[in-house]
Amino acid sequence: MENAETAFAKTEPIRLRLFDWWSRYARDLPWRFGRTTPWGVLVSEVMSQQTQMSRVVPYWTAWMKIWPDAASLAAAPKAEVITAWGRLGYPRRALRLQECAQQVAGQYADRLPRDYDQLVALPGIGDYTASAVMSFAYGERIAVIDTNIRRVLSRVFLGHESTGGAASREERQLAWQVLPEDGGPEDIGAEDSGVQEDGGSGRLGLADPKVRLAAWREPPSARWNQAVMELGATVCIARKPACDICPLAGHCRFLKDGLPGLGAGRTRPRQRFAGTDRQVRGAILQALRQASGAPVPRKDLKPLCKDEIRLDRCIASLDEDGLLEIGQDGSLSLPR
DNA sequence: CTCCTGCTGG
DNA sequence: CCAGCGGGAG
Repeated sequence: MENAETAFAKTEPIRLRLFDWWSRYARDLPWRFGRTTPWGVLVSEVMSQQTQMSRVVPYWTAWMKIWPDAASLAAAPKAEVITAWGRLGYPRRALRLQECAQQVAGQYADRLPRDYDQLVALPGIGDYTASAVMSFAYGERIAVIDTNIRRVLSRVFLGHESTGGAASREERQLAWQVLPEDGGPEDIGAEDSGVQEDGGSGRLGLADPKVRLAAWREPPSARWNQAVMELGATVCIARKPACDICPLAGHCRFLKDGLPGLGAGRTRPRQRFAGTDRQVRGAILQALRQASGAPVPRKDLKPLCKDEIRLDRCIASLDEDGLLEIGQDGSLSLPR
């Protein structure tokens, strides 16, 4: 693609501006800047799938205090895992994360693999999460592709909105094309920098407020990935990008061209939520959490959903997902 | 109404 | 490739 050809030449001034912006405005999230283990990074990524990071922070902090590593999570009762997931949403993620923990504990001696293919083979870990762990936790040079990065790169370098659906081959090519090279003499590598190794007893996920950005140095590719994503999350947002405060405003082809088709080509339309099975499923699960693991008679759930057919369908789907158990008497409870 | 660091099974 | 999956905040 001819655009990617010229894209890399434009990256240096963009990188300088973006890194400066990152050093000033990066959110001080507790799993950033070398304050947690690769496992802690993975937990943060899974929790952040389709969920705002600001909502994730308290859940992540509590979770990592209870289960600081894969082995401890692997041994936990499911009911406790589902309860600790709280109202983060998509609770199947919690069970997959525990399955993931069991595989990491059992197959990899409680050390998260530093290998994309091994990561992406784990439950609940797709291309994005595997790439994010490789980049953010291990400092490996790999293009991270999520909706934010796709939107930002497409706007800045191609001048148009990213397409809906899965990432195209061109989008992946662009992400690799503009990804900074690592390994320069001033680039502190993963080995001797703070890019963390597993097993440190002092970094079990509780953020040390004294550890600041200034003491942390990651490879340029990892910083690039995080900074592009951060820009997409806080400035270069989908509908109303804040171009007036954007550090890349002077280098953005999309802005120069007058924001053509702003908001078009977006991802697939969101599903409605009110009155859907998802809402009912959430209400059922919340009721079971509040029962503290004790069985709940089915009739007690009737107020949650007037439609009995829907209620039964949701109970059945939660059962299939392994998110609840149905007793002999038909009562419901969180699984063991 | 919109959006949000996706992943999985059909 | 598509539908389904939570919930909160703007």
